Amino acid sequence: MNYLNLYQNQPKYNVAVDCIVFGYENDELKLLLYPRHLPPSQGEWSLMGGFVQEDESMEETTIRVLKQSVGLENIFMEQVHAFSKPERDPGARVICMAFYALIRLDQHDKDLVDSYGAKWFPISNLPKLIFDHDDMVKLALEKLQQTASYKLIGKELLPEQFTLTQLHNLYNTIFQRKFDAGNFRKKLSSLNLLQRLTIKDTGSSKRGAYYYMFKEQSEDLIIERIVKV
Amino acid sequence: MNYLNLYQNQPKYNVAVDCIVFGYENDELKLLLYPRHLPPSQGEWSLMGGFVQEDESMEETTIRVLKQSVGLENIFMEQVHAFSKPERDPGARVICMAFYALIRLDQHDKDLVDSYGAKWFPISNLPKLIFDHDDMVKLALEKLQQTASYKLIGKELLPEQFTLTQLHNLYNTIFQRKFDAGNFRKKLSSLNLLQRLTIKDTGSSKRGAYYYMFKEQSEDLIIERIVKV
DNA sequence: GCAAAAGTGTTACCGGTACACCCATGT
DNA sequence: ACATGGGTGTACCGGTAACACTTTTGC
Repeated sequence: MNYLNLYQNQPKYNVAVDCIVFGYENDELKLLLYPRHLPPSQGEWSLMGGFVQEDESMEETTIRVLKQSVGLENIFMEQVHAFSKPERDPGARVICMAFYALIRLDQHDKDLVDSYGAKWFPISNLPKLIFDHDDMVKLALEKLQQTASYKLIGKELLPEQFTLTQLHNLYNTIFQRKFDAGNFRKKLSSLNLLQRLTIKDTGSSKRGAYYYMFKEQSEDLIIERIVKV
Repeated sequence: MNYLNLYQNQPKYNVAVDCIVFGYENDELKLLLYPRHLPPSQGEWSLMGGFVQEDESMEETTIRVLKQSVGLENIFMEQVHAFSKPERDPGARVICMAFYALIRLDQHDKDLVDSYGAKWFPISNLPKLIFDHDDMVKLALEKLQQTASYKLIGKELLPEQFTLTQLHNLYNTIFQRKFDAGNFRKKLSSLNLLQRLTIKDTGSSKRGAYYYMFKEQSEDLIIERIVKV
């Protein structure tokens, strides 16, 4: 029996993903935004998105879109929330899944990003976005905080080698508050997820700060609590 | 300008929601399952679902489906995860959002549920489900635990008036472990979300246990932590 | 020597946990 | 009187927060 037309009396919709791409640079969390190249709202800032193709899951769509927009693969990403109000996109009915992604700014393909006219904005100073993209960003940031509170993120945003101060600043930025520096580094060392190197970064202090790297298993380890939310 | 056909070269899909309906009875968390009335996998157990209609968001679809299947409105529900693998439903490509919902077993329309041949199963003893519905249930339970850890749930699952022992049992059941009874009730009283009544339940003990009710504001209050996850 | 960032140490406090113990009452 | 679930009290332990203090080095 052929089931192909089983649900054919049911309505069908365009289904898309939108990517909330976070990067980190100069102690700032940044978001990658694109000038929309289609009406409606042509030219206004928006998230990069893409339609789900026949042979793709939404996750695969996101991987493809990220590859096409920042030139990277193997990106850390998570579903944020589905947006499905009938009138959310004035162009047509589009049901959209928001994904957030973490990338290393030093690795991405700058020329590719430029070719779209895309720009990195500090999350503290975002322009008005089209449609419901503001909501997507808000929820993505909350989800990122949620995740960062029980999973050590940083591997995805920091360079291969980094100082504890950089990681501390990253957490400060993500949560938009100041964690105590001493307590933060004690917590980190108790987690035993980082490997201290013998070389130091002397860029931001005279004394120099040891570089650290993530240990192998640190990848997807769930910790009870890194910081209080 | 008319944008209606703007994305017309993009593929379209059936979009559905599936409902993980939790109820609570006899110190057990239960899940409402339906015998599937369509091929493929006709007759096997499945979640209740429905296709998203032209004028509906996914949330509205879920509300409609719940109204039609258990006869209740104003149900607590949350998005769990989107499932979108191309081959997940052998009948046709269907992109599906899983929602979990909490209902009071004493309030739902039993005749309506019976008319579908649906049954309540304790979550500790579920039959094999169709497609990826097992995954949906698993993720829904994790999401429920997540939510229950920082938000007092119970209003949605327990009768209007309930004893602390009942609430304690509910949390034990949701997390499938034994919280210390004394500590649990101390935590609850410190949160100050419950109103003790003057009447007692003498059903399960000679001494009798005070009934409690949720205070007004307790609804969507976020607490730092009710129980450790 | 001094400024500035890196890194360590000290202490007080609060919340979670374990568990002992008392209470009320129907049988 | 005693068994049973309801309910309270207490003592310990570990994590967190606040903050003082030391180290290193370039200027």
